[in-house]
Amino acid sequence: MILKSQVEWALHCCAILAGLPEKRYLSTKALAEFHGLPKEYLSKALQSLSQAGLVDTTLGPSGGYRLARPPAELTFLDIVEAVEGKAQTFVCTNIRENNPCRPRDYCESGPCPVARIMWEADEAWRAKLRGVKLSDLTEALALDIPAELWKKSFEWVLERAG
Amino acid sequence: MILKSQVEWALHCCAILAGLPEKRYLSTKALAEFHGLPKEYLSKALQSLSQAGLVDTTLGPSGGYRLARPPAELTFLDIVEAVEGKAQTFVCTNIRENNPCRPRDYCESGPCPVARIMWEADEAWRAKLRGVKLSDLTEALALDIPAELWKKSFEWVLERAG
DNA sequence: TTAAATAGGGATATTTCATATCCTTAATAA
DNA sequence: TTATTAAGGATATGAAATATCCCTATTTAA
Repeated sequence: MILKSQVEWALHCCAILAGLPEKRYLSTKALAEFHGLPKEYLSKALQSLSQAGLVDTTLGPSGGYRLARPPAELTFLDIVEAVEGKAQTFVCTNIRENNPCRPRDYCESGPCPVARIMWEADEAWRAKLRGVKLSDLTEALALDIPAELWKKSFEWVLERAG
Repeated sequence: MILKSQVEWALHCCAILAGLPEKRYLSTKALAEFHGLPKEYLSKALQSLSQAGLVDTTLGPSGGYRLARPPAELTFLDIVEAVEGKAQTFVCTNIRENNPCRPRDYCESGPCPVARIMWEADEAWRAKLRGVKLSDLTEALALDIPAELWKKSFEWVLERAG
C-alpha cells in the first residue's frame, strides 16, 4: 500500500507556490524543471490540485498556478486527498455475509467491527495530516535548507514566475 | 492507496482461530468455506501469517492453523503488517536533490521535511492498530453478532477443527 | 502399511492501477 | 498575430494485486 508519487510532487510544488509573491503564477514547466519531474505527468497532479480548488490557474504566457488560499489555510490532508482521493485505505467487502450459518433473511445491524477498527486507524492518519498546515512545512523547510540555497532557489523561481 | 483484500481475510480468519479450543487446528479449506473465499489465494494470506510467526501450522488430515499466541497478545498491526508488509505508505524519492540551484557537492542534513511529516502520519496509523488487540475484536464481535448465530458458527467450526 | 488430507511454495495467467507520453483545444499575454 | 499556457482525452507501458494450478513433503486416520 503505497501513495502515488504524485502526492510527493504535489506537496513539494505547493511548498514552492507558497513562497510566490502575491498574484504571481508559476508554470508546470518551471515546477517540473525545478523538481526534475516529467512535465506532462506532473501536469496531471497539478490539475488535481486545481480541480480540488486548492490552486488558481491562468492561461497564456506568464500563466500557471498559484495557491487559492494562504499557506496557513491549506493542510497536508487537503493536498494529499486532492491527488490520492478521499477513499478509505480499508475496503470492507462484508465477507461475514458468506457465513454458511447465517440465516438468509439476516440483516446486519451496522458496519463490520473489523472495518470499524481499520477505519479508525485511517482517521488517525487523516487527523495527523489535517493538523499540519502548508505554512508549517515552509517553516520547517526554512530551517532545513541553508540560507544560500534558499535564496538562490527563490530567485530561480522569481525569474520564471509570471 | 488501498490495502490488499488479504488484510481483511487475515483479520477475519484470526478472529475465528481465536475462538478455537486449545491445541486444535482449522484448515484453509474450512476458513475459505466459512468466509466464501478462494481457497488457494486465501492460502497465501495464511502463509504470510505463518511466516510472521503469528500462527502455528501442522500437516495432514486434521491439520491446519492455530494462533501462536493468545488473542490478547496479538495486535491488529501484527496481522496487517504480516500480510501487507512493513513499508511506509509514503516513499520519499528525494526530488529536492534535483533543485537546479543545489551545489553539486551539497549533502542533505537529514530526511526531507515532507517525508518526515508523512511518516508521522503513517506512525499515527500504526499506533492506532498497535493499540487494538485481537481479543478486543472478538469482544466486539461477541456484542455485534446475535447469540444464536454466534453459537451456530462456533459449532460449525468445531465440527471441522482437527 | 497405505491412502487421503494438509501446508508450502513455485509457475503462470488475468486484471487493475500507477506511470508516462502524445495530441488537440481554448484562453491569454506580449 | 504568435507563442505560451492549462485542461483534458487517448493511448501505451510497467508493476502489483488477484487468482488458479500443480508439485512436494509431511502427517494423520483408516
